[in-house]
Amino acid sequence: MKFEQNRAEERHGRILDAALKVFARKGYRDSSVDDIAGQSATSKGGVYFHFPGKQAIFLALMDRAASRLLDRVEAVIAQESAPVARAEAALHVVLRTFARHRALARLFLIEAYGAGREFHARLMEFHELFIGVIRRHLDDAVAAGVIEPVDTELAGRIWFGALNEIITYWLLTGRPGPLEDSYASLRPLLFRSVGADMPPPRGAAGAKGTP
Amino acid sequence: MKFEQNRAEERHGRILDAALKVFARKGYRDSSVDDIAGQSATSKGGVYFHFPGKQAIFLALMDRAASRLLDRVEAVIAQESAPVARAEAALHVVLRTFARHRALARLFLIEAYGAGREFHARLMEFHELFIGVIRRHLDDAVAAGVIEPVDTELAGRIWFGALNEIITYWLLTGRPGPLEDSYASLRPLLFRSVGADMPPPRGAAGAKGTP
DNA sequence: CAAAAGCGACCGACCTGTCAGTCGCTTTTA
DNA sequence: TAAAAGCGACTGACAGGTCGGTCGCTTTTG
Repeated sequence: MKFEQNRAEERHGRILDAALKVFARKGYRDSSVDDIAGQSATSKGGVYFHFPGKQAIFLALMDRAASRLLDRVEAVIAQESAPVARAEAALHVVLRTFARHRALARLFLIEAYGAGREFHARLMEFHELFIGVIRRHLDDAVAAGVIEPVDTELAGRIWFGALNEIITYWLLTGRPGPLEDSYASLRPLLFRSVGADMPPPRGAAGAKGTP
Repeated sequence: MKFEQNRAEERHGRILDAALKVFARKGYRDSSVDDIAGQSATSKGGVYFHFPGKQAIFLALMDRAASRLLDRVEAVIAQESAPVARAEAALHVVLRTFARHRALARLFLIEAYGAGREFHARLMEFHELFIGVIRRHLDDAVAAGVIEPVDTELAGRIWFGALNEIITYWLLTGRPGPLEDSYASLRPLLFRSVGADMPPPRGAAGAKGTP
């Protein structure tokens, strides 16, 4: 029984891996279930044994990818204690992960729009999820008096949107070469927007810059 | 001959209007040329007489919409003299225009991604166009010493991305009810990001707000 | 051997782009 | 000015092709 489960799970995962590759290369609409079957070294029937349809594959893929990404985010956040540093770490790991996994980035930032109306609601949920993470730590920072009391939901949305645009531009044009280079110049702009003059790279909480 | 030309132009425009409606309602991929023909009260053949194909209709639509939007932007910019006020005016008119024309917003911010790879390059050109407008006025502001010397291209991209996320969220969820309500809280965040403490609503350059 | 898993030919729905032909306005002709 | 000829604009049936999903059959598993 465990063997069966493992086997089934392994196949399930292999189909998702294949789907990610195919979707990232051809886009959702231009990918056929046959493509996915081929890429996963199975057959169309096999795919339909594990998933009820093409949409379901895409949704499952988004769910899996989002939960993995969120896990990473939570992991690096746990290593920081100051709220601002946590928000910064969350931001940084998202940028880094997408930089290392273009296919993932394509899926979330581009293909999800073209996959049809049905996915838009889900996509927005994911946006809200990440905005929520940022927001929560900004709230903490406000409570700690490290940054000014701003509309943290809006600020989170702005940060997310900024990242989104930068990564999307990078995905579609390849510029800047190493995506993470953006972060150094991005950081002061974002933090200034919430009134944190310029936090030190790590650890210690706010040092007011006003003389 | 003149009659025919007017007639042809009128038809051309009517097809574009219809296409905007249809694309906004059903998305690019789920819209058929027959849909557009029906909505524009012509026939499929008629559509193909004026445009070489579905793609071309979408591209023409983007071009027309972008140039109209840019015209509006330039118009309001011309009414301001201070660079910061101009950047602000540009931002505001884009927000306002999209708020008033959901279909247009859908086209640029959502459907363009799903319309296929061929459109991505063009879409990025449009992004760059608007980012360029913002950037230019931020450059002026830096030159005038009104804001701090920041990476204005990145700042423009951040502003654009922030707007993008806010409008997209509004498009897909309907929140906040009146989109323009966001602007009041958005403004200070964006301007603080480039080191302009908090410019007064109109005209005069930076007045320090610190008590 | 029975059930689970996998296979791939096939079906039906749909959609883009084509094309031979029609219609109505304009220009030419007498 | 009235008929004839010409032409751009338009029509809709149809060809050609794609693709999601199905189903009967085979292989694997325990």
